[in-house]
Amino acid sequence: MVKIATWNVNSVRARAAHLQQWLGEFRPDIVLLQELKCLEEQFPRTEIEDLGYNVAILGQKTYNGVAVLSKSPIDVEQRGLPGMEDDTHARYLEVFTAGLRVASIYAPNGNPVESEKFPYKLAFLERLYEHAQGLLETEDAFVLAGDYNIIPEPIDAMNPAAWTGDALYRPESRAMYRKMLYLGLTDAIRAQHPEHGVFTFWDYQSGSWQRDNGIRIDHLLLSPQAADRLVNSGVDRTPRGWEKASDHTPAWCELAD
DNA sequence: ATGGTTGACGATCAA
Repeated sequence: MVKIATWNVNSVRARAAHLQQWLGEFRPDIVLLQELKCLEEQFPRTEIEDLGYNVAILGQKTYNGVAVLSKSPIDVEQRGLPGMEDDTHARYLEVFTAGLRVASIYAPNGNPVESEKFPYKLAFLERLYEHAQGLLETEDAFVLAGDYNIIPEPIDAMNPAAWTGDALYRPESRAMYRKMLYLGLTDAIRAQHPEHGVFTFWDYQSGSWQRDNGIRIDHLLLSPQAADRLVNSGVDRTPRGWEKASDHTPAWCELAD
């Protein structure tokens, strides 16, 4: 069994203690991190390696940044999305580890939608879609997971009406997510939790966590060969309740060997 | 109701 988790930590340096505690308690085999907000040399590598993880990092000063932690050796396959070589944002890291192809993804937020940020978001998602198409031809088991910054359906928000017009809930964003699913990818959380109220993000403002005013924007998309092995998935709300928490909490799935 | 919070950075931007 391999346990894979994704977590937007909102600064890995500010969250290093939380990350260490959570790794020790949850014991995932593979972890995909987003929003490191630091350069590779600023990443708390030793602390993570001491817990038995190999580390691959795509860092960036102040913004973005993604990483993969794995108990198995890691081969880096892609730094950045193919076809977006001019993009300076650190948003995509694809590796091969534990017999799986795995990518840590931090899709653009896209707000405000009237700005250039929204077409940038859609362009990133289109490139991700095209890359996933190519990966499917290999018939390998793979997992494309991270902060997609997309609320797929009304049941993925406590108050969907409040998100009308937001880049996370715009029809164009949701259509891109559906395109990924129509390719044949499986939403590991949704596949096992069809109910309302499975959230991964609660805003820092307005007591969103205390009121459970959350949204589901962190996703694990599985290739057919990985989905065939899916035995369990969920969201671990525990770290979101800790003092000085990230605004996201980990989502995870387990694949049979 | 246009509030409210956090992180990195440097006197503001991104989320």
